[in-house]
Amino acid sequence: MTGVFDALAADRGRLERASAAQRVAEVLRDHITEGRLAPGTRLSEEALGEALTVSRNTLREAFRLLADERLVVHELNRGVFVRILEPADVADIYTLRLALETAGVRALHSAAPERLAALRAALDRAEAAEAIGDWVTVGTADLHFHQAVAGIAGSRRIDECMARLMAELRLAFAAVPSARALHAPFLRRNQTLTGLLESGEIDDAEVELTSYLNDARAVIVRAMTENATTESAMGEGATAQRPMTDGAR
Amino acid sequence: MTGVFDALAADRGRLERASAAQRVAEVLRDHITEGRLAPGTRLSEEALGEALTVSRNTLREAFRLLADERLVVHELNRGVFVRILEPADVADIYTLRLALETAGVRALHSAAPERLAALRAALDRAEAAEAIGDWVTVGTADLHFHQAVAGIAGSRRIDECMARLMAELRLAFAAVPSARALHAPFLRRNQTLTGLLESGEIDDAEVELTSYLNDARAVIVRAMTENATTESAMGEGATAQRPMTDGAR
DNA sequence: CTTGTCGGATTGTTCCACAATCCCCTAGCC
DNA sequence: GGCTAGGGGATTGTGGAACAATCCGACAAG
Repeated sequence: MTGVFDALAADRGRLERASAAQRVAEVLRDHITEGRLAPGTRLSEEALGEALTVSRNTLREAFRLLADERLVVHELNRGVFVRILEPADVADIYTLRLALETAGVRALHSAAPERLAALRAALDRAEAAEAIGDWVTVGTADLHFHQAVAGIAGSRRIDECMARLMAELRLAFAAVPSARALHAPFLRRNQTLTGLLESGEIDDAEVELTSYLNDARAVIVRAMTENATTESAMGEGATAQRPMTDGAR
Repeated sequence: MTGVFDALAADRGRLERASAAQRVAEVLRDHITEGRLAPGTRLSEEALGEALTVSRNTLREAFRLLADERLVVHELNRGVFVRILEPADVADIYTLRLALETAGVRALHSAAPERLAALRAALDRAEAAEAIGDWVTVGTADLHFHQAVAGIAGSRRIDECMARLMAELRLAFAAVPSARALHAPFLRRNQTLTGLLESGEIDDAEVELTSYLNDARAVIVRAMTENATTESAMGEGATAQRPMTDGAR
């Protein structure tokens, strides 16, 4: 008889109202990941607070939420800035991605069926978006696909970790001009990988995944460096903000 | 010539003054990880603010920092509570640990030498502490050892991820009565693992690591459940979900 | 025993004030 | 001329108070 209540409890999170800080963070997150707030931009407490009609305290709380997600960096007595993702960051992200997604692949045989279904679903969404040339949506679906790969492991913390990485990757995507050039080559390989997973070929899947991620990393890093040089050649020397210290702990 | 400056830059974080919120968070973190603040206790803004002589604003910011580290949980309109780690959490933590430490082992051949040295150093510290029966220090050194294992990968994000996990694990350690029973059996296996790594036997090391972590997880989960049942049998069957109202002195 | 309602207590949010800090700009020095 | 040292302005860090929103327990009514 408790089954009904358990099912409801699973949706419990949905009805918890969002605090003002969370709503503010959501707005800022959208602006950042969609490139409307350029990396390096300083987010003034006063200006933003006025624009969004929230107090500085609330705004500062929103900043901390975004700092969690690594979308902004906070420098003491200087303020918060939209994160500037450097090629080294992207390389690092892919190192962690490889570890997490590999964990997913390796857990394949003990995975819940719906985890595999999520994989195929994300893949379908990506291809539907490709068909109509909506490359931004393709990028989103691609991220969801890889989140699903890591999700095979069925670990809440792995899921959270991947979600963070994907949020960071959006920053990289926003810094690359052509979304199509970025995603098109990898759609087919997503297909390949899914096939291997659905037929249970763990070892082959792991090999494909490794080479996939290495290739993707190289593509993005190259796109970023090219883009960076052309940008700095055009002027706009947006003083590369230092890659932060994280002196928190 | 930049070598000197790079070395200095590495220590840059050390001289950045800590904000009041960071100092408050540090105090609370120590109390929590050392078990002086029992899991489930509610951290009242007013009471704590008065005790530490900081304003609610600053205290709330410290709470956010601790929530980042998963040492406390924040419930809207209810306040923050010292995190209650459940057996399922521990199991989940070990799933992620396995992924991260495996990534370290696999990167062995392309690792910087000092990463391996850190491994041996942590091991030595653990054994020195064991010799004098200081099992709390043994636990700390053990955490550092495993952080070093994952650190072989040389990824900043993997390091941060592990640091978070280790902070969470401290919560589990604090919930287990006998630190000795917890750590003693695994010191020798740390030795074994280090030997395999130092001689470059990646595959064997990975096998040993996997079995090691599975065993450790089982030990901790069992210790936690046993402890929980004896505790609830001793009175106050707080449903393990909802922490008791107060209890903060 | 369940349901509605009330009141106290705590958090969420805003607003204001002031100190601490950073950054740029200018003046002065060698 | 280039470099160093202050000065002034702007912004963040922190404290404090007030009010609204919300939760929780207790009590009353059906």
